Amino acid sequence: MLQANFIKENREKVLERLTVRNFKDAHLIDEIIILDQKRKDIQADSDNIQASINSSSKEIGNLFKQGKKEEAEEKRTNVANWKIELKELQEEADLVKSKLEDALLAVPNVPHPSVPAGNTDEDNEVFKAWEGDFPKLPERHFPHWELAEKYGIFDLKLGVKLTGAGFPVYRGKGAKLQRALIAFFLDEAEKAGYEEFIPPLLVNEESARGTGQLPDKEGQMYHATVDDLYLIPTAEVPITNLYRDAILNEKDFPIKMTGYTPCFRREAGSYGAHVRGLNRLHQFDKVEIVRIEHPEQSYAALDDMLEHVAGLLDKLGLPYRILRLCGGDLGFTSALTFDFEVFSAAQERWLEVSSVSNFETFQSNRLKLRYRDANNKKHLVHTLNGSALALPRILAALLENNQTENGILVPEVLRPYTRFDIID
RNA sequence: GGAGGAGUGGCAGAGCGGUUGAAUGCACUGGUCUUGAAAACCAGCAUACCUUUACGGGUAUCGGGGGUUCGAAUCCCUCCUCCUCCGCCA
Repeated sequence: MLQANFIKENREKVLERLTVRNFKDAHLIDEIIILDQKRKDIQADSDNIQASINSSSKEIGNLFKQGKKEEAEEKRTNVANWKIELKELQEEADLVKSKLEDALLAVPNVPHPSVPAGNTDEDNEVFKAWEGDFPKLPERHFPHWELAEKYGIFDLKLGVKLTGAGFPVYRGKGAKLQRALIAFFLDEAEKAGYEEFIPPLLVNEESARGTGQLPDKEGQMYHATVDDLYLIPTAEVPITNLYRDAILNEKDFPIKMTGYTPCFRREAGSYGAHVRGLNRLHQFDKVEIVRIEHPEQSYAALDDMLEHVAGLLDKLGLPYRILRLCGGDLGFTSALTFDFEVFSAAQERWLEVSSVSNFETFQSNRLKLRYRDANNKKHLVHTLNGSALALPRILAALLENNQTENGILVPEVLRPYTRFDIID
């Protein structure tokens, strides 16, 4: 959520940058400015009335002590009238505030200057293309879902039996490979200075609001209505919320956190070839990295995160490319996002395995997450996060790219974790 | 799940209807003293919003929400959290 003040002071710039993501609602922007002014006016009025009530109350107390009953009674009627007035003002204030909140919630983050205009994923800019070789597959090769069946790596039909579509059951070496990837990613994050967390998988409404899942995107999350809790769609939610309502010192930066969690997404996806196998699931595993940064450092941090994710893919030997998302494809809360896609050789497709974003102050405003500068002034921090990495598509690409006549080869870096070299 | 008790500033801890945004101690910051440090002493030290060029002023906040009252940290209702005991349980 942007700050009303920021919008007011940067009206033209905000409008201009938002056109990059096809947001052109100048009316909404102006409404915010008007509502915010109205809010201030009402508060000034009601503060004045409250001040009168407060001082009268003190006088009434004194008058009673002095036995001046009549004067006291007179003031009491005054106070009663003010209270009626105050109540009306407060009702108006509540209305204005909720309208303002709604309007602010409808405004997406302002894209970074480097974000290209565009409507769909086809307009994304290839920030770093793959210049290496693509895997050479054997004559007879298979997409990962057929390999899964052949080698007993995961079973979607069993998942349907237990739960429903989109809930895979990993088994045998498939389960071990999954566990190996998680451990590998966490170890790499630790080496890069990220502190590991194991957060709750259910969060309350406040947390879901903090990172921007609520309101608006409730359809995306599984909701345990009896207890009013939400299954997390990503570790970003609990981990970023660790710092909700906090005031940091400049020396606390950078804050680097990581965590492995299962992720749950309701999004009733389409069916067909593009979502077959592990391409799109309701439950999947992911290691996430989250950073809380000084505003001046946040873009350097973003670069650092890109490097980290690229390093993981290099070590796994997967061909990948990096995209800079265009305005139309950019998430609502993000100022700048880079997607990583790996090439899955049997499907002959690029699969998104990571999304690394800088939210600038869009989340921290909601989270009330600030820092104190050298002059003791408080400012909002910048928050960032990225997948490092999402497991299913990594697994899909590994299976497809590493298949041989004799089985599927495990990448060198994972062998200490799996303790087997080949799935056959 | 049952029965009790408690939630006050960064921490500890007073206050239990009227200049109490809140005593006191610790911590923290600045100063005096000191060759330096410690100690001692003096001063400052919550958050949010509104207002002011500035100095400053106003309002709200004593777990959250609601109520009683001219006036609530203090009384009432409700929710949350924590502690103790009992039950259940990986």
